[in-house]
Amino acid sequence: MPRDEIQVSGRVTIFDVAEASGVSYGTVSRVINNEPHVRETTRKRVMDAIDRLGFVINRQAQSLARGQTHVIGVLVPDLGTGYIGEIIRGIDDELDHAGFDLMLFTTHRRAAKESNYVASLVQGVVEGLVLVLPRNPADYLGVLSSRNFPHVLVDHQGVDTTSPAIGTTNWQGAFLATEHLINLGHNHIAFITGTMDLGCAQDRLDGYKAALSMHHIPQIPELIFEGDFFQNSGVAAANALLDLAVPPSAIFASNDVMAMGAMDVIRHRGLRIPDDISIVGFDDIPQSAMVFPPLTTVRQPLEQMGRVATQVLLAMLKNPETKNSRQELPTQLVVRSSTCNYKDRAG
Amino acid sequence: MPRDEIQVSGRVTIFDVAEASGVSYGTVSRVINNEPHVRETTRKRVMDAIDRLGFVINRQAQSLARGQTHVIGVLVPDLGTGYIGEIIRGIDDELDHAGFDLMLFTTHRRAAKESNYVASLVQGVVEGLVLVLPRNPADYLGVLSSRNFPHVLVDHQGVDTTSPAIGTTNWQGAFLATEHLINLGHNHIAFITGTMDLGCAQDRLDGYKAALSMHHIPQIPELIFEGDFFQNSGVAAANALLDLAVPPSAIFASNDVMAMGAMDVIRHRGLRIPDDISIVGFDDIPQSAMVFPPLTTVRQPLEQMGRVATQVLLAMLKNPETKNSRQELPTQLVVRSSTCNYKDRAG
DNA sequence: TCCATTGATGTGAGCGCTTACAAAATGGAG
DNA sequence: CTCCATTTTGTAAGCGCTCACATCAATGGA
Repeated sequence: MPRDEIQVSGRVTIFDVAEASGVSYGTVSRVINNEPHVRETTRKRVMDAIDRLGFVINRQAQSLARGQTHVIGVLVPDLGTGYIGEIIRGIDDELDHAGFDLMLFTTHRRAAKESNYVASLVQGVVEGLVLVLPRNPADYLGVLSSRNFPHVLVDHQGVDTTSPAIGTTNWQGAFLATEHLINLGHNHIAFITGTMDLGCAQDRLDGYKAALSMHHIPQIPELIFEGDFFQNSGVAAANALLDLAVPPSAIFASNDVMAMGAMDVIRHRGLRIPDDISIVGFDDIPQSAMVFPPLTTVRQPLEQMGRVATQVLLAMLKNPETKNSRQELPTQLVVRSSTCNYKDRAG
Repeated sequence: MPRDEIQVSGRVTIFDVAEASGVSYGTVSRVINNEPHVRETTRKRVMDAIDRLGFVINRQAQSLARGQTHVIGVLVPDLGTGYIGEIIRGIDDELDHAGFDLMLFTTHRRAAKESNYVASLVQGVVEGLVLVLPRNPADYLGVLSSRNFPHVLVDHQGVDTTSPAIGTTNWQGAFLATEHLINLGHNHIAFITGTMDLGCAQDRLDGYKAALSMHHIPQIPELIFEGDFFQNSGVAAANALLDLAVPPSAIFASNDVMAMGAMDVIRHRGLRIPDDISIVGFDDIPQSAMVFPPLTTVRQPLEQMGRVATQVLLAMLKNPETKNSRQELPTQLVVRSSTCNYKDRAG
């Protein structure tokens, strides 16, 4: 009687298929897995039964028996800005090609959760872990490494040295952006840093400084404002910078979000971008092209990062001996309309 | 010798723990699951062994034995804009509280994949499905419903009538926004529609029309431009609208992204927002507050939608008899700086 | 002191699948 | 027709866990 219910929740097993097609369950398994030694007629008969019964394999059981889940965990802080969404797009796509599923874990910036997740995920359902923008990696990277659990970091070149990691050429990007400003004739260029405990923030600052000294422009401490990657710190920075006795003619922010914060302030003060002051960001998040004026920024190949990270992880899974790879993907200066020649400025 | 490898991949089983603590595997299972009938001293002994051995339960096996996975699938088209990120935030948080994991599936707007996923996911690892902004639900909603597979739609009030769904009061939001413009003295208000095969697009258009007729303002067909929710259609719309013999004094776009496209055009034509023309969007995506000028828009309670959808799904899981619930969450007009009084306009 | 309870623990079977390995069927060659 | 080498198919065991049931220990009342 509960014939109908058979459909309800994966109740159709290989045994049912076996019975329906008059073969043993072993043969059904062979058919499912496309193994060679099955007579063509038999294969067809089994296939028919599968269709007829609506059989779908139970991945749990398969995973248990095989000892592998084909699920990769992705640990991200948040999904708000689209920044991480882009990275996930790359991860997801690559995973899809490889026949893996993606389990998403968000920490919402609650550090405790990061460690929690990692600790309990490590064994069981997830075969590998992509850690995007990890905040407190020190807590668990040790565990991961010592247990030899496959994982890869994205966009974090911090203290840790042992884990494979995918980053971008932050230094170079910052250098290029600063040089762009210099080439436009600016020589009083402010810089808004990111959260300085992050390696990328440090690198960007260094790139800025390097470009300055390369062009024999003195570093002025007052022009460097410590931000935290959030919009509000861009606001605070711009306010402070604009209040300077000699305000900068250009501001380079360590990310787009802070740059947008700064743009707000500038406009509220009745100044024009880029006429009165040029602005450069970093990241090239989707909305950077949409703001007004479209933001000149340094593009990070977000999707690409996710893609490469996944490839590295998958390679490790396939061959545990794979050397830890730490890669830096190239950043790229995207010139839009928030920067202009110093001599053109209206003020 | 491979003592070390025991750590490598979840090799520590309840049997190891049982042996190490001198009890039976059944007792270990009891301890793990916090079941009552275990002597306190025994429980402690087992716990110690668990810690010592670094035992972590194998969810696959547990799922298989229990017949439930505690994994919910979330099917989304993309993660680009942050719009969906917000929804996921709500889903994720709610799932987290309930002890469920979240498996993410993206279709990247490839319709075929949607059906694929749904077909094979239905059985096996995922216990329920949250379908966010489904594009071609007709393909598989039938399967889902007939198999009685727990699922809920988010932000799609289309043709289908049988599945539980969470939406927002699109009509009302559009009505309010239009009325806002009318109250500001505008009576030549353009409207950019969304993809008209989506229920929400239809509702928004209806809300716009209703507000107009409520205030005895004639509907002018030329002022209604059919868009597709992408930025480019906002650009096209604005161009067409501005070329009209009598261009509108205000434009209401069916989503923020199109509104931004329109803003671009307006500025490129040397017009000012809102002085020359007012703009209203819909959604209140994160970047809407960041553009210049900050966009007046209709807020959809994105995170809340995810949250409610998840609650509904979880309720269905707990009690399969749960009545299909279709809810509409309230939208809210967010007045920022892209709209102003008609009489104040400069032009 | 003895038995009935109740609480604590051990055991067997089974979740749905894979994966050896064994058994049976097939098909040339001799 | 045999016989042996190949396919092809069947079967047992096991992946790591849960759950129902059986068993055993401890307790308290008569």
